[in-house]
Amino acid sequence: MTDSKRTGNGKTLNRIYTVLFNHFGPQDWWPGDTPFEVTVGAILTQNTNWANVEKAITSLKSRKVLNARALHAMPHDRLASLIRPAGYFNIKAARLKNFLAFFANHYGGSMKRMREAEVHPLREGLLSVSGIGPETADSILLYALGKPVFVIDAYTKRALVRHGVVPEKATYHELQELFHGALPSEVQLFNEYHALFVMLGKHYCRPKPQCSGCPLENLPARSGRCL
DNA sequence: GACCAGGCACATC
DNA sequence: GATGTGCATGGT
Repeated sequence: MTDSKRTGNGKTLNRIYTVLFNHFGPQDWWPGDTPFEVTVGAILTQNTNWANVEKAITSLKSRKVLNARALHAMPHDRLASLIRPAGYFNIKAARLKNFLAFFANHYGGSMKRMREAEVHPLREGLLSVSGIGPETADSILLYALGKPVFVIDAYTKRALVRHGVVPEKATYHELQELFHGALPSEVQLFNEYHALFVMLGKHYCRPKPQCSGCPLENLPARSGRCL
């Protein structure tokens, strides 16, 4: 896939980025005051609207427990009740606990230490935590730790499938390799690009598409119109 | 009331 | 390996 800068994929992905950036402008993701807050948000936002996640984050902040030590010591039921607005509160409380145990055991509860780790073993470590899958792990790596890892989500895949860039059966890994091979490995670019796909998915490339006015509507044939 | 939202684990075939 | 299901609140 390293040749893709010279093939249609590289051009197409660069073109899409330019069009989306010109349409939506800089996104300045991820909302969050600290890397730890971003990490908690990454787990809480699984299959959940961000507005509901913010309520849960605010709930934790207002009680001054948005830190690894306090959350690690907190009983499950208490944590679940505080993150209730984010939905799936029992399962997410367990997932946060799983991450906090991993975080304490491997990095002494220090985001600085985690950030200093090598990307690949760190990613494998995160994926070994029950409740952290590829998207959540990569969101933590990119947005909390500043690692050049492209985040694939449902919006990204849906848009690329609809515009004929990848087949429906493309896997997470295949999509990620596509971006890694086609784009320079820059944190800021990966950050903006993923956020722009989310904007596209929210406004146009929805489950029931609203193609009129879509910024990708008039791309060349390679990406084409929404299928 | 139906649909959707910045997924993942687990069971079953 | 592919597919189905549970998890759950809150906005549109």
